[in-house]
This record gives sequence, structure tokens and C-alpha cells, in this order.
Amino acid sequence: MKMSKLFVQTLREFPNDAEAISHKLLVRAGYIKKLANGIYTYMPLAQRVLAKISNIIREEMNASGAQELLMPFVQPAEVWQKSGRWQVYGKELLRCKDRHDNDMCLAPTHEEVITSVVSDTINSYKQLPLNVYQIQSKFRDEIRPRFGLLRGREFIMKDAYSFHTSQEDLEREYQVMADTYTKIFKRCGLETRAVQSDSGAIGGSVSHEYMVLTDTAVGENDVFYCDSCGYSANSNHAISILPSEITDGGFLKEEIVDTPNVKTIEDLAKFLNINENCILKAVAYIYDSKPAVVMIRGDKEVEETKLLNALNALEIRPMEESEVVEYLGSSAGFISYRGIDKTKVKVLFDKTAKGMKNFVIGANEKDKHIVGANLEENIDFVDVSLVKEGEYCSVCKKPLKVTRGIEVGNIFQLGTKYSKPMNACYTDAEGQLKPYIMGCYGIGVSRTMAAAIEKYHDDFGIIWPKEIAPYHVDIVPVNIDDEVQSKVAYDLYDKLNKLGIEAVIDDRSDRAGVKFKDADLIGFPIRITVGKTISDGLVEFKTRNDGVVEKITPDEAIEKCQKILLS
RNA sequence: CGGGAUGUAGCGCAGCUUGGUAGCGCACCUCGCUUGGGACGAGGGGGUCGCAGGUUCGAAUCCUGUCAUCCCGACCA
Repeated sequence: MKMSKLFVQTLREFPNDAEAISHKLLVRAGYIKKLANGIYTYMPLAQRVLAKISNIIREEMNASGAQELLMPFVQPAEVWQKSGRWQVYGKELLRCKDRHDNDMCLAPTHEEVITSVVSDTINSYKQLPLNVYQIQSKFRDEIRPRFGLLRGREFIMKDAYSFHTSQEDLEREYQVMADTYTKIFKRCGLETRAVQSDSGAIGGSVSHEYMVLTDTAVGENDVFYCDSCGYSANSNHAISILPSEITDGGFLKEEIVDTPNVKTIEDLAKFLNINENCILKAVAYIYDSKPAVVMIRGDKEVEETKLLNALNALEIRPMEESEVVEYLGSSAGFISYRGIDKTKVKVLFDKTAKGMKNFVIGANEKDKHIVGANLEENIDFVDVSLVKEGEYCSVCKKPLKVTRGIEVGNIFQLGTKYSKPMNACYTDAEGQLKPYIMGCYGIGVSRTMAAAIEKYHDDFGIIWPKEIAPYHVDIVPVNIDDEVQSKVAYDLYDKLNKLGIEAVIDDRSDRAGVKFKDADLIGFPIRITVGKTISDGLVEFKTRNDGVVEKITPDEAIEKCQKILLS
């Protein structure tokens, strides 16, 4: 490719509306153009990167025995009504009507369609197991799209779905996919960690997310992990053992005390001269339009995804102050589980409340708390608390660590979540109709591209792993009008391309500085500069990742390209 | 959906307080000159000033409404 012909425009400045470094660099280096919020055009450079990631995915998925197909992006409401998700998916599902006034939607995922297709096609246990996948655009009308390709509304995803006759066979395939995913990301130049996670709107029981761990980036997920046994989990799923602490408030007698205007846990602890972990706080929520109160130790926070699951709810939000008065008959800051009508308000006790003694709770009355309280017997505890760094691994009891991660893939064991309601069945050896046991496996292709940039960049631009770089080599004749430089550069260009090495020649008449800046910004793994040293028969060979510069002959440069790119 | 900010040329911005022919830098086009880290000179093209009302002889500027974008929160791959 001649740089003069490449459909790209690099910008001298970062865009104003970007926050994440991958977003800034993708725009500035001319990879993407925004059309609307969370909706981007992938320019030729980006398309090449996406194609490389997709090809790696294809090779590995095919090698695992999966088959590629392609499903519709616009889907009728019918299949979504069958699975029950038309009602529960919410606003993230972009709905519209066709000319006949039929309800339609843009696909955010494809469980419904694939279940319907397989149900029509696979009738016998002899045809199972089956694993099919596609690489395609998805649309999710996110509340707040941001960070460019890290959280777009339209994005490219590889989604695979597997069908089985038994849980054991699903687990076997799940492991095959887990291994395949590790290989795929490794080939993309990305180290990932598989972490246990909540399965969210997709549903199912067991699931893992593949995280690119980034300490600096805007990755939105906290990942807790244990160096000792390898346990790792998303914060919405992590389980910990609390360090042993004294959670005895020391109040020997239960009594009501005046706590005028003491609303926060911090103030209350100071006021009573106790630690926050000797207070049992109440956090009020509205879930699916109903009230709930979570009792949790004062120094801990509620993890809302865990709570969502514990309540088996579709949505939750914190209670507003007026609702606290309405539902709990008390003012915020002084509520407790006592004195609440439990037939009307759901009350949950987090496991962090277990073992607390002679503690402090609200008195359900303004400016009053109860000290020296103790829990009644026979309380069921749930785990809805956010893990903190320094708590201990629930597997091996060593300290947990935390890091930030970008989720680039996930795998789910769905079971019969979709096949049952959709009545998607096969006939088993005994002639019985059985619902398929299903798994599903996603990779965010466009997000993987962004994640690679989050991981690999410097002040000058992108540093692509060679496996997914849009081109391998950028040949820069310092002065294209210089006959010798031009000839050597074009000669290199032809030879490299003949060897299957993807080369760009910067044939623009701009000054060298412009070409160097663009080369760094776009992120070619190798740059070969043909300049004044050509009088000695030498070119300059520079690798983007380590910045090492060597002066070698053009033939040596070709050899070196091969060596680097094949390694 | 709450809080904050911003909408002026492809990108980055000034002008608005105090209403009077819409500007600057980059990018783009032409000519000259230059060619190892985003040169220089001269000339040129491009904008219903987010949109809709209103006030006014006259609105980018003042008023009202509305839409969009970004940040924080809620929420989420």
C-alpha cells in the first residue's frame, strides 16, 4: 500500500471528546470515525486489524471443531417473546417496527435465533454435540456508551453456541472453549486471565470472563485474584473470607441512645467511639418496584449485582429519601430491620453481619440508634457484599489482590435456559424429547482491538502486537524525489510484499518528520528508513516496541523482517 | 434518570460580557522553496455559528424552549 493512497487522515491533536487512551489514539491515528454516540465507522486500517483478529478467531474456532455461520442482525419480536426476553431485556434492546407494523429489534445477542435454527434442524441425539459461531455486528443501546470502542453501542462480536445432550458434555466443551480462548488471545498478543463472573442478562449458571489486565487503563471491572491458588473473579462474583476482627461493640445492655444529626456511619462511629465494623447498617433499595433492606456490616459496601441475584430481580436502585419514609416509616440514617413490616419489605442479612455482637443499629426513629443489639437466631445470611483488597481467598485463605481488567471474552454454561422456554428439543436414544443443554461463548472483536491499544501504546502512539498490526512494515524514503532513495525503497517494498510481508511505502512528498510521526502514531511494528546512509548501502531498521535502531543493508533488513514476523 | 460542562469549517479553538459584513491554528488547493522527528513564504477554497421560536432596524452575541455531545453518579459486555 502506498501511503499517498491509503484512506486515512491522522490528526495533529487528540480529539476533545475522548477520554480513554485507546479512543484518543484510534481517532487521532485515523482508525475510526464517529457517526453517532457509540457508533463508529471502521476505516481501512481498523478493518485490517479487525480482520486479523477475526482470522485468528476463525482458525482457532475451526480447529476446535466449531462451524461458522451467519445469522440475521434484524430480528422479529416473535423469537424474543418465545424466550421471554422481549419483556425483560429492557431498553438496551433497540426495538422498531417494520412496514407491516410488526415488532422488530436489532440483535444484541443471538441465543434466540440460534436456538430456533438448531431446533428446526437437529432432531436426534446422534447429531449432537454441535458448536456454531459467527462474527458479526451487535447492537446494544447502552445507557451510557463511552470510551470509544471499549463500550460502543454497535460493536463486533464473535458469538458461539453449543448444544449437548448432557451437562457432562457441556462441561467438556466449556473446557475446550476455555482453552481455545486462551490460545486466541495469546495469538493476538494479549495475556488474559479467566475470572469467575456473574452471568448477567445472558443467564445460566457457570461463567467466566476473559480479562486483559491493565493497571492504568479505564477498564471498568475490578478483578480479585489470588496468586497462591489461581482463584480470580470479577468483583460482582468474588467471594472472600473476612480477616478476623473484633466486631463486638462492647455494649453490655441493649438500649436506645440519642444520636442527634448523626447520619453517616463514619459520624456514628466517631460519636459512639467505636469502629465502623461494630455497626450493623441498613441499606434500602427498590427492586422491581418493591422495597428491600440489606443489613450489612458498617464498614462494608453492597455489591449490587450480587444483590440483584439474591433478590432474583431484574433491576434495582437505591431508595430515595422520600421512599424511605414511605416504606420504612423512618428517616434515612436511622433505619434498621427491626420494626419493619417484613411482609411488605424484603429484608436480607449479608454474611458480614454474622458473628457481630452487642452492635449498633438504627432505632427506626430520627436521631436515635440502638446500642448493644444482637441478632435473633435462625437468620439466613446471603453474600451481597463487595470484596475489598486484603480480604482472604475463599479457596486457599491467602490474601486477595485487586487489579483492573477489560473484559474481552466470556463463556457461559447456559443449560436449558433458552431451550426449555422455546421448547427446543431433540429425541434421545429412548425416544424421549429432551431440551438441548446449551453453552455460549463470546469475544468482543472490536473491544479486543481497543484493549490491545490500552495495553500497548506510548506517548507517540500505538504499538501493535505484530499479529494484529494493520501492516507489518512501514518503508520511509526520507526524500521520495531522491532517485536512489526512491529506487531502494520501492525495491524493498516489492520484495517484502512478494514474501507475504505486508508493507506500506510512505511515498508522500512530506518531510521526514511528518512520516516518522505518522509511523509512530499508526503503530507499524517495523519501520525501515531509506535516507542519507544509503550512500553507504545502508538503511535504518527500527522496531516500534523497543525502539532499537540498526543500520543494515536492504537485504539484511528483509531477512530481519522475516525473522521478527515469523518468531 | 440526577449533577456539571460544552455546541462557531474535517480537527483544535477565539469572538458572546458591551448586538453592527464570522475569525485564528492545523488539515485541504496553487506556486515557490525545503527534505532525518509534525519547515517556511505568497495566494486560495470551505461555515444556514446545534435546532426552533422570541426581542431588535439589525442576533454567533440577549431571552425562552429544544436537541446533541462530554464528564461524575446510577446502570451496563
